Amino acid sequence: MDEAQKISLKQQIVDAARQVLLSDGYRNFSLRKIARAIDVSATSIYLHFENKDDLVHTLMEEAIERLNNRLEVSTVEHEDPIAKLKELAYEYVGFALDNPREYQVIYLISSDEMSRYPKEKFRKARKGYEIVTQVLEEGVRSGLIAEDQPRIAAYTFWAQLHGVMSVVLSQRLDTRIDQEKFIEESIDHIIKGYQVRTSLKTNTNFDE
Amino acid sequence: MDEAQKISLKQQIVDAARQVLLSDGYRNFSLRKIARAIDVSATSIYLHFENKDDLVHTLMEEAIERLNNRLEVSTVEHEDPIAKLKELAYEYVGFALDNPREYQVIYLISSDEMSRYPKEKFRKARKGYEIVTQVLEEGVRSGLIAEDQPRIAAYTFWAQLHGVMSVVLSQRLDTRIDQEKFIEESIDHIIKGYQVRTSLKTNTNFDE
Amino acid sequence: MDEAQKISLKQQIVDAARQVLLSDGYRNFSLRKIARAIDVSATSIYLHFENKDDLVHTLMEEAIERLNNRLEVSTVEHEDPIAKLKELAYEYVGFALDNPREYQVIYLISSDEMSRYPKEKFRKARKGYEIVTQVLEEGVRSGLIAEDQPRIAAYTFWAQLHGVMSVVLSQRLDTRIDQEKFIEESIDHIIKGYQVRTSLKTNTNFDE
Amino acid sequence: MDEAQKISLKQQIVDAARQVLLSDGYRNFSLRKIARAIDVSATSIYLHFENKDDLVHTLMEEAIERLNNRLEVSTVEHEDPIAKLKELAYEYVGFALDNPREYQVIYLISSDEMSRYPKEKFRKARKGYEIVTQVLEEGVRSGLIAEDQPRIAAYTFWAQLHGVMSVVLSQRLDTRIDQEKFIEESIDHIIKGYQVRTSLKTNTNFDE
DNA sequence: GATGAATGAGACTTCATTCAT
DNA sequence: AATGAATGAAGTCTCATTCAT
Repeated sequence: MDEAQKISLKQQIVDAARQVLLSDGYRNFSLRKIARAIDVSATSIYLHFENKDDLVHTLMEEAIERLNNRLEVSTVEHEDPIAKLKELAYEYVGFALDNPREYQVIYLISSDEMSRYPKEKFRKARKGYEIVTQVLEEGVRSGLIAEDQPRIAAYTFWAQLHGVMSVVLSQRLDTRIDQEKFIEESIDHIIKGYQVRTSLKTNTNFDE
Repeated sequence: MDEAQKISLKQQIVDAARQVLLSDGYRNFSLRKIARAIDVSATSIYLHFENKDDLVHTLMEEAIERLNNRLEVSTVEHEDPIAKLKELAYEYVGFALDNPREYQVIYLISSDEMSRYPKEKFRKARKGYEIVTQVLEEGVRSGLIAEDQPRIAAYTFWAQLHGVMSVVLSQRLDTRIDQEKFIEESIDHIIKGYQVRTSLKTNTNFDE
Repeated sequence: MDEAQKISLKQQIVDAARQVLLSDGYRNFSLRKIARAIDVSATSIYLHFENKDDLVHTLMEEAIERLNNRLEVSTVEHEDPIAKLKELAYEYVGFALDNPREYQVIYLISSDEMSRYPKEKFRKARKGYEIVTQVLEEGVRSGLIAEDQPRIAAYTFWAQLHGVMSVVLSQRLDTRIDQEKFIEESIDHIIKGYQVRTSLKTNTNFDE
Repeated sequence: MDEAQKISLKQQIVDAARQVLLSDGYRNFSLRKIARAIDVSATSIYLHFENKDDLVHTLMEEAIERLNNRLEVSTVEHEDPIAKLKELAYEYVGFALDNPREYQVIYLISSDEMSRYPKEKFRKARKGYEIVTQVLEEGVRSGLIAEDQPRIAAYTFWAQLHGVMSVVLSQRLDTRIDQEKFIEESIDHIIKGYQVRTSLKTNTNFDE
């Protein structure tokens, strides 16, 4: 084999797969197409991946890692936990907007279209939640964030962000609503949901 | 023709399609399988639906309508807008938990696996947002909800809820976290994000 | 119905069918396409024709008649039976070259691709053979043509011409051979096959 | 794998295809039927043939080769070129009568029902013409055949024979005409068209 | 006369996967 | 490691024909 071909076939497959996924979408993502792209028989893919799902899982893992890395870097810039939280949200959103297809790969398993994502791979995925958890804990310590269970809160935070980007990327947004505005408003609401407030106004005239 | 066969083939197809989708998942959803289920030639499906996507879109439409109907009914029970909002959230969540597959149909287009959901069908889908919008507007009028753009807020509210249920249904939740608890916490945070508060505590020592 | 629509549907169908056949070929000749062309349901064609073959038979009949008409006119121009025969041949060839698709319709039944062409329709087709027969009989009377069974000879004459045009139209001719030259040579040979000759040279040295 | 299954699938397909074609006719010739016949998925056919036409072309090629082989053998029996030519004609006719369906396969492309027979396959087909050409050249050398362009003449000879058999096999012959008689007469005429004659009688009283 | 709905067959394409080599 | 052959399923399209209205 040539020097230039030192890149392992496995890596070549993953690269080609990412390429196909990003350019053609999951719908047109086929093993044969990937094989064609790197001039290898489709069968060869099975030497490195159990099946199609396994390969997709690898791409998911990659995407998750990339997102997590971006989030990790973001938190160092600020000291105010609220600012940090906001920054996290904007990084998350930024990643999704910059790499919509890759972002969507992360949530490919939302539906039942794939065999279950292997539990052990979720561990890596958890890093993102941990980053959020830490920021939330900082906020709690500073008395700025009202949260007795930061780990759960990290998940709710994450989930809400995903919901927002999911609506944006699936283009379900009402055409009369500006996308940027929507994202800003959403993040504002999400953050406010975690902030400590002196009092919440409630109308005592109403039931419940 | 039998009395029993009075149900139009189109309806039979939709019913069978829903059945297949709910029991086998989108992944194993095939026109041929549907045809087999109602003992009809696969060709016949094309007399009523342009293609697979068209049929799936119909199912989506149905699911959206069912969800919207459930939300509509829910709002009458309370007078307090905050309570109404909470009720809406719990109805949404309830629908998703009661009919996970059907709920997921609604968001099938999140990924790029389908041809775009036709714009005109979105109009029907909008009813849900309108219901939320109205409740938010009530809240604004009562001074309980701080929102200058209720329509946008309705979308953010909806998106946040979707994010929460998406995480739940895709079973991505950390095994150490109780699902019910997670949902409750999430809804609490979401609602709080819209409530008027007298003052938000901020640490003036920090930058930003 | 409008005045303009007085043309019977049957005629409209035949016209459209001919149109489709000439422009798209037999291969792409479908009842649906014909129906579409005249904005009628495909089913309606069955009100006027038993089935697809029946319609095609009608087109065949038409084409045969057109060819026969052309042959009929041609014979009046000459008095010499040999010249007449030659003229017939060139008219036949001319028709095939001018209307290749229509000509080929006549021979659609060569293979077993169609239900048998109804016997009674062959009677009309026979006119062409009769024209040839007459010319041959004239030739016999003039002592120019050696033929004791002109009717059979008419069929052999016709068959040979068909063979020639079949090779030309199916583009099976060697590219090194000029089409026009080929046709001329062929006709020459065919005609000579019928002419009276004083003596045929034979090599008495050979067997048989 | 069984000994019996050593025959390549490709060959099995061709065999089954020939079988179906010969027994059911081109009209009822379907890839699915062939697949069924050899208990193979229809898809598998596409691994060996581009499409239906490609398979049919292969059958054509085969049939042409068989015909050519039969013609090749025939010529050795005689020394007289005229006798050789006659023998060629009778072999041609014999092949068509013995294997009518297979013969017709050769001329399947006469009509426009198929994609064009690929040019490169015609080269093989040319052998038949070459055989005829050689016999004609022999005849010219012996002074028995009057032909300055034997290659063209070979094509005209071939075409005439095809015309004759085409009429016979499509059963277009007048019921009052005996088929055998018709073939004999035809061959006689065709051969005579190539023979040298001392003088052709012409009536000088006529025009042209 | 005319039509819409339905059927069953078929061509063609693409695919994930398996198996023997 | 790698591959070619094969499979079975499926989507999509087109078609001739039938049937009830």
